[in-house]
Amino acid sequence: MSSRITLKDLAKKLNLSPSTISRALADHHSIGEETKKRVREKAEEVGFTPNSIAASFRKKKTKSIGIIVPRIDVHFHSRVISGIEEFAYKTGYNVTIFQSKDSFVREKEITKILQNRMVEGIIVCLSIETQDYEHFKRFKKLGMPLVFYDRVPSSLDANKIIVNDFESAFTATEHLIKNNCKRIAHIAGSQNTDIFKERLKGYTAALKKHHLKIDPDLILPTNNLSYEEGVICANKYLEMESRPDGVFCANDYTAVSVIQVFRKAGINIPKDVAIVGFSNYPISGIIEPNLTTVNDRAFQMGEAAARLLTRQIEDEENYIGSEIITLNTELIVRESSIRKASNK
Amino acid sequence: MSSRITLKDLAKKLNLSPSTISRALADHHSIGEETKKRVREKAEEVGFTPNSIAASFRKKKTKSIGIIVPRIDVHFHSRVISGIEEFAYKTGYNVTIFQSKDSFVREKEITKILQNRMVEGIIVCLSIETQDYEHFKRFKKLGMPLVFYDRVPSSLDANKIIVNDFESAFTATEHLIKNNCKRIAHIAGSQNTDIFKERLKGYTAALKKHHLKIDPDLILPTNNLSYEEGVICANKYLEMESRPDGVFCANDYTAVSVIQVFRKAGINIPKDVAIVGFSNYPISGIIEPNLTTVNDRAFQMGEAAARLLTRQIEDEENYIGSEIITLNTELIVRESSIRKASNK
DNA sequence: TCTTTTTACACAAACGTTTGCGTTAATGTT
DNA sequence: AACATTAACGCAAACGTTTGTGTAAAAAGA
Repeated sequence: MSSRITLKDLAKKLNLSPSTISRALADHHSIGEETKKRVREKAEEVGFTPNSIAASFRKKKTKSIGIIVPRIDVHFHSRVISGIEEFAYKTGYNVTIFQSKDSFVREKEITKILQNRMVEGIIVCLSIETQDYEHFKRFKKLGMPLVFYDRVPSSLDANKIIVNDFESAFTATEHLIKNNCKRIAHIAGSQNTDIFKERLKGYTAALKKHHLKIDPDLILPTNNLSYEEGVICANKYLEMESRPDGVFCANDYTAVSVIQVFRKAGINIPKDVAIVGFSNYPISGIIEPNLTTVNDRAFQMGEAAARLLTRQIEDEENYIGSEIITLNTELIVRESSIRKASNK
Repeated sequence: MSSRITLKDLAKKLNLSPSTISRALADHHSIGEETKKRVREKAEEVGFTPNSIAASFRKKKTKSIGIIVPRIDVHFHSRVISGIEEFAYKTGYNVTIFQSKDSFVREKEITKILQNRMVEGIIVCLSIETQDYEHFKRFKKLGMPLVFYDRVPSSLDANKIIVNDFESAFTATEHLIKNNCKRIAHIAGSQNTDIFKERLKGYTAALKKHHLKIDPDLILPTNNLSYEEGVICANKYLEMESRPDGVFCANDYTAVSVIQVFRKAGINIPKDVAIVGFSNYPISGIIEPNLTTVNDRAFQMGEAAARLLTRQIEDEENYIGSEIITLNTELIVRESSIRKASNK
């Protein structure tokens, strides 16, 4: 209720000028040690906390960054955000989050909100609907640093943090091949999204390298890689005359549903068919058999995004608007894909 | 790089005073419709976006709220945050997040950061280490609205959003009893935390009501209800001479491990022993058999917290510092607890 | 001892908005 | 026709900090 104590008030109490107080609190060299101590003590005594809005206003620095994610409660994103927050906290930034809810219009609305100096930079993972990037181009004009992660704009020259989806999918598929799989299926994500296109490419490339036939019937597309879609795909595989003996799934949810559907049908995993997922969701370590999957390094992705963003914020002169950082994944081999036959 | 266009610049271009521009953009009644249109069009043309820091500074309103959570990549919290963000977005607030990482000192540091008018109110879930609430009392003195959720300070008079843990545990346990369980075990959370104390109380109360013996050996305490701790507890139950025929677990992770350990030991679930968890984590709907659990209403909890907080921010006169809102949970009955014997 | 440098502080402007009040012209009221 | 009301806009102060510059006294150099 009562208006808080200001730097001026503190100055009056100490018979000093506001500028001295400001500098004393900032540990400026031109203020005497004795005075600094007096100021600090009095500030503590009267409970003075500087008005950071006024400071931001004056300094033209808010020390805060914005994040736009499709949804916060998707585990992948919450881990990325955690990485961002961790890095930001250490470097004195704070993070403001918005969720686009995978809506293009909401994403645009959010960018409007963020254009007014509230944040010094933005980290974004595109909504699934987004095909047009006009609303992000404005940030470039405004000189506001921008970093995309995971779902990045293919046609836009920008900072991007991605994972080597192609190679990840390649080694995941090759892992199945090495485990004696001959007919390897793939449950694919939406082909409107680059990352899922890359995973499909990596899958086919691995088959090609090892001279395995690429059977289009074994490649099943999905919209959002949901658990339910995974069940449908699994059932399709079950009905086939010659079933696959290995399945590379573009995420863990669909992999889990394949495991469950197959098991219920009396199929032994990994003996009859080996399964590999993608993303290393918590469930992958719990489901039985434990799921082989690729660690997508979500936390590191967040850190990398925050690091790149803050560097661009602080290095105004060497401002590079289009750096692409590719993170290396790691195949976590667990029970679901190890077949004694060729366990190398 | 180039300093952005300001309201004053816009005023010059239009031969109007800054005040008129400001009011025109705010759709003030004392500005002519014709003028408003001119202003809006010119603003659009030159790409003027108001400096919200300056506005916040002048109006003394930042329209933003802060959140302190233990970790944002814990699913429960990310859902709460999602609920907060959703409500905040609709009402024009934006949210800044901090994670305490369950560290008391970091929590204190964060509260220091938040004391400087950056946010107009704070929503917090206490770190597991926090026993002393002195750092939150300062907010009361400063008149800064504060709302706790889930892990709330027991000895502090404050706004709290909680779930009726006692009743939830009671009905969960009673559900087991109705399903013909006679020896019901309980895997309990840390008894330093109120919510887990309440769940234990609800469990014992249900047993008492139905005249079942309360066997202390069946009540196993844990530190953080992790999957691994669940495995340990499950093995202890296995080794008992007279095993439980029902287990009420204080969360879903431990429930899942009990299911898996028991199944591996050849025990049929739910026929031999029925299991109930708590929180309705995604895995509860996937694990086989599907886990009966209580929906903890995380998203609604976030909404309720945000609603209460914004009301207190905007109703300065009727400021109530200690409202307690209890959300009702819902028992989601699935396979893991349904025994044909007394399936009512 | 006189000048130069350093130390330690004060002055005042500035950041970009918002808002109470004042002013003019147009409209409405008797 | 004289007055009251309203409509539409301008003036100027204010929000609380930071920072370039000015200045006095103290210390150092000659």
